[in-house]
Amino acid sequence: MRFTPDSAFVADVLDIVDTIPPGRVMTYGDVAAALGSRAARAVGQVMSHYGSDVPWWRVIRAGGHPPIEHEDRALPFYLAEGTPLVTSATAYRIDYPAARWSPS
DNA sequence: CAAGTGACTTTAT
DNA sequence: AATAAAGCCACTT
Repeated sequence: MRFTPDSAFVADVLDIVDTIPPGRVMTYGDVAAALGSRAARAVGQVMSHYGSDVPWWRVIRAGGHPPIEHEDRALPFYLAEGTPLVTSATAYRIDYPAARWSPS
């Protein structure tokens, strides 16, 4: 049960994610909103299957956390791109208010 | 058309 | 801060 790569939804999501510049991020909900939809979960599924071809680490959750189970792999990218982060003793989160970006 | 599946979001414990 | 529950959307069976 996987998303069809021919779906317009998939193409749009990948296109938007690919548009996010380094050092900036968007939440799943924002990406969905950019598509005129609220399918945050659907966006997550697209990333899960086709995220390999786009900067998936620039798409995070509402609380400023990277995709579940992938936060450790995403951290190096943030450090390298200078993405606003709020580090903690045991974890970290994105400084969403400062890093948030929307297509113009 | 109905049911199941998520890299989600929000609100309430 | 961590969990739980309910709501939502696109897609597959």
